Amino acid sequence: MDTPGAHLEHLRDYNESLVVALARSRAEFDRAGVAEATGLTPQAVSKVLGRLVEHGLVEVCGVRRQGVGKPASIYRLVPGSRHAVGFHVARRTLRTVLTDLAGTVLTSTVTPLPPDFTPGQLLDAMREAVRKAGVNPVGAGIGMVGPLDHAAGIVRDAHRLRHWHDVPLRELAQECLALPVHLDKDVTAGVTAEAWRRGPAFRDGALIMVESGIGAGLWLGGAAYRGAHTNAGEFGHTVLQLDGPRCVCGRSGCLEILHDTAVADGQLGTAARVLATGIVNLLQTTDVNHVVLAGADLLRSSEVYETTTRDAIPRSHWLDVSVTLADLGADVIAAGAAMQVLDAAYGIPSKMGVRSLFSTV
Amino acid sequence: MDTPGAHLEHLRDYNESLVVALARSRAEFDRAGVAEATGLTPQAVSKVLGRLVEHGLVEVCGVRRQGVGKPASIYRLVPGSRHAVGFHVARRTLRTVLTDLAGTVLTSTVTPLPPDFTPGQLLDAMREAVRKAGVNPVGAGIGMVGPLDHAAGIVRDAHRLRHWHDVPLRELAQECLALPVHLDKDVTAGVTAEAWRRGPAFRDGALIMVESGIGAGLWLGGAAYRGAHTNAGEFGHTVLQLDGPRCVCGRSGCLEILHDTAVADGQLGTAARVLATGIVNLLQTTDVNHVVLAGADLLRSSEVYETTTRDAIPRSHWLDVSVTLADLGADVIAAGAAMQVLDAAYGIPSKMGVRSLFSTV
DNA sequence: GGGAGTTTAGCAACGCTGTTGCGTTATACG
DNA sequence: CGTATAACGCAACAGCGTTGCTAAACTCCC
Repeated sequence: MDTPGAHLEHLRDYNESLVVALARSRAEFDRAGVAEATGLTPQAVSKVLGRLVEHGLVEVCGVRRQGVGKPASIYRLVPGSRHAVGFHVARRTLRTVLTDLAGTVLTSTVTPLPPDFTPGQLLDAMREAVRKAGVNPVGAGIGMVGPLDHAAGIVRDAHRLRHWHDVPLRELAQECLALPVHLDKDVTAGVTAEAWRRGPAFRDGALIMVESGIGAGLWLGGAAYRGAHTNAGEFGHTVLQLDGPRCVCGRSGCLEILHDTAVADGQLGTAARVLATGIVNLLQTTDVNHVVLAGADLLRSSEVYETTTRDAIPRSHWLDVSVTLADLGADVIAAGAAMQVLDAAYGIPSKMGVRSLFSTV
Repeated sequence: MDTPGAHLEHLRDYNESLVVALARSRAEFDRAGVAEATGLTPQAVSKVLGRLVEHGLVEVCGVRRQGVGKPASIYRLVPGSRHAVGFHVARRTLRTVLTDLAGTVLTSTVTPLPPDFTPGQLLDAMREAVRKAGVNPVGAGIGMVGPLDHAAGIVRDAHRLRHWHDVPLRELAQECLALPVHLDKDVTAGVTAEAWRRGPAFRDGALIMVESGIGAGLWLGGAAYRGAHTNAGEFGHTVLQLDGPRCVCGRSGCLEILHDTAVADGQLGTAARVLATGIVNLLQTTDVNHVVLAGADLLRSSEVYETTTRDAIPRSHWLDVSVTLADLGADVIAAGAAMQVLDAAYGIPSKMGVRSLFSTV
């Protein structure tokens, strides 16, 4: 099947996802509000809400008296009705996060991983972590350093891990955990978390991550963007200085080598300016209007990076870019991985392209 | 209405668009082929085809005897059933292209524009060009240098044109021509043309344009990508040399100034290497797997640019990038603008996100 | 206190979508 | 000429959102 045709059930799923997304973004809501926000008739919304209540995703939580007339029923999401597990696989640790349907982090644990751990060792740690969570999640998401193939679920060559060449991790984990599994680059999972937190206004954004390497997670047109080989966002290896020092990637004058050299020399201002130049290059290329700064190495000196970046971005009456710090802390990757699972099951992006149904080309 | 709900008619439109897209990519097709490609039942395909035949978009063109059994009806697109007009607004000329439903360029004309032409003068030229075309097109597309706002249809500050600040060109043209009008950056229109020509395999690509400025049109995830302010693809103004010469954009060491300086010095090899480095940077950021080289200044020395670019791109067993020359010639922008109009009316992207109905996140 | 007015909810019928069942049609083959 | 085969297409169907209308619940006001 090349391009899938649409059936009635997809229409239903789409509208249900729409309402779940709305429920997630509002503490409480009523039938009329959903009808107005979606363009569906109140009666159609009743049917959708009826199905969601039946499945336990949504519940009635009261009535609203707004003066004259019959009071409207008020609904709200039931966050505890569904759970998802998110993993952040780092070089020496496995971070496991359990989130509810709203994307709230319920528990967060860190398990040490053996040096140069094997796929088998990782899977054991994951199984144990899921067991400890004590609930039956709808799926598990894995955020990991690349390169990897998101669509195929294969880890290509995890940076600085010897046993990880062309490992079909998604399939292995799916079997081991008996759950649907999503595999993605850490930065992409991270930007997903940020996008969830910000809501629909966050249509085009980049999460800049400085933490043993420099990369970006891209959220373009309202969805995670990974590129043809799940390799988008490798802007740490873009050249900023044609005759610069040799980088590990083989080229010269990459952002990463320039930045790290400056940091090693104690010139934090220079490092921040280099990164800021790279970010402006990224903006010139992708024209995102949200930049989120993240990563342990960056957040350690967040103020310098934030102000330097802000100052470097050109502005005009029609160009506005927000620069903020990621505020989900160390959980951001794992939490984002869990949200990707929820998106796949209950999110709009999974059911229908994010450039949505009626957007003009 | 925040996020639109889905109704039955959208489902119908989506499936019809799907079949039209299929018809465009195959010279001839039958019911069974469409059913297999879309996952719809043959009976459903019959209904869709019946509607398309009724509207004249598709016709029966014979039968296929494949041995025993009743022969299958063979269908084909009726290219002449719909037309679209595409404009390429350059600094001194207006190029007008008339295409049919298949995207084939039927006529192409060039009208001189007065120096420093005004919006009124451009509109007059457009109206005259549409009149000469002699058909009733479904709409008109305009490809123009930025910056501009695609969504609002406003030209922000057309580069080197004095009378073009915050001009609501789409609205003006819509009134003047009595047609639906699309306004877009020239490079984005160009990459649309290339994507149409290549078909669905062209999911992630960039059209690199060197012609009085250096820019890229981006096609990401199967759709044109413009960014938050229709400003994506300005990679001519990304920094490649931190301490390089001052560029018109205010920064130092931009790709464009480095490239143009090398060209002015007669060092074409250096210029090509600079551009190639910029392209590799773009690949690191966006991970597209198709690079299309275009623009008068580039195509004049296409071989140097093409081989230099190919050599600069790193490869591995899982990374493959095609580098080709745009072969639509000078019509590429205007033709792409026309195709955007057709996409809006009969294309899948307009009806449903391109990351289609069932793609996983 | 009770009727009028207002707002929300929801049943029932409807139109339209793709689907299913099955008879019809057109061909090849023996 | 009868049979098997393959595609077609009418008719009935299930499921979607919509429409029409009635019921319910509340406030307001006489």
